[in-house]
Amino acid sequence: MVERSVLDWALLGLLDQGPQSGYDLRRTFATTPLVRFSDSPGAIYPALRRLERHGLIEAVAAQPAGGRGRRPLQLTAEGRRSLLSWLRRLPTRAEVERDVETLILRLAFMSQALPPSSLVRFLAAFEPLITDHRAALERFYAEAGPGMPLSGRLAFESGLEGVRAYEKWVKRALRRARRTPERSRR
Amino acid sequence: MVERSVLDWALLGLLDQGPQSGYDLRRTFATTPLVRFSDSPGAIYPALRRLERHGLIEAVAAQPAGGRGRRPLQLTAEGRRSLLSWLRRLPTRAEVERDVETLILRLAFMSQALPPSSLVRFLAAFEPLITDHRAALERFYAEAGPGMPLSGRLAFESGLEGVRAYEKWVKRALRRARRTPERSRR
DNA sequence: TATCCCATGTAACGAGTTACATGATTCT
DNA sequence: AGAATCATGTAACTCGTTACATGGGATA
Repeated sequence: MVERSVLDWALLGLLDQGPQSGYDLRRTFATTPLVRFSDSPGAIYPALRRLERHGLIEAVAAQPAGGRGRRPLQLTAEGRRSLLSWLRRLPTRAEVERDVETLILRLAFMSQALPPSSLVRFLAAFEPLITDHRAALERFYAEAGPGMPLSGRLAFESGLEGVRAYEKWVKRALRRARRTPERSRR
Repeated sequence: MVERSVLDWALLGLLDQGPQSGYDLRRTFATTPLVRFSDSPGAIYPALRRLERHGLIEAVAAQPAGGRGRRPLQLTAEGRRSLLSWLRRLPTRAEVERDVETLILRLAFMSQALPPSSLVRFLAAFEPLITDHRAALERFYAEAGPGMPLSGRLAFESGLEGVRAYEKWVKRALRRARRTPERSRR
């Protein structure tokens, strides 16, 4: 199981929605809020080159003229296999503690590629981990908090509130995913 | 106003609490939850070297023997000036949209170096920005949400819930900071 | 003295940033 | 034809990662 950068997975996930050019992907990054990827060409084009070199994506068709211009890309069979195996990974403790954003990215692309049961499985694995994490933070804060300066306490509380928000969201999302019938969903 | 990496500011902020060795700083990163900095020597020692070369920190005293061993570091006058000017920066729209974590880091070190009024000023500037941001996300979601697949909606909602949690926290923190008397605080 | 942990350092590598370059297409 | 925009590409630089190296002090 090859490790790839988060940007790589984001590009693969977007290309799984259909063939797109590098420019299309840049536009998506530039216009979608809550997406933290840079839309700079110096990030995206080299990443696409890498994925192409590794055989995960390919140009959709040979351009007739030799010039530049739009160059739509699509997943190869191996690229899709790789994406799917990434999407199927269940949340780990380490990810919940240090990298929730990547976890959410994985979730974002899930419905378009995997059956609803995968979403449920993912969230069901997520839930106890985030609950434990929140509880651990609260224990830490109960002990260390009183000794911290006001702004330090506020800073810690902001992080704690963020984790609590995630926890509530996971529980709600799990209920919703379970309720949603296996068919009818897009 | 020189731009530094977030790690640099974190190190300066920690050293502002008193002289510490690189190893002490590594321990802090390794044992404090919610702190995303790596405790790897390959990150910290080069960063400390950089700060020392730039004249922001210095070894606390010349070691007698020529060997290795602990090497406590402290802020120089210029280092402290630099830290203070960073801490005094007010939140910007761009930071609120893409880099709240750095904003929170700045806040975390504030009480130890600046008067309580600075904390209030910081939070008072933060509040309208995060409120606007949350509202913009809601507008975007009202338009784009219905066309998204279930997991995509869930992912967006998790981000939105996170921003809402920050917004509530900022409002509460601002009330608390205003209520706290100018004296008595640590 | 052998072994472990404390403590600092470095080298190779990967990946993102900024800034610039270049060609194609569309609009006026 | 000129300007703006679409679209891709590259080079220099910075920084963090992993993995390894080194040396001192404490303990068995």
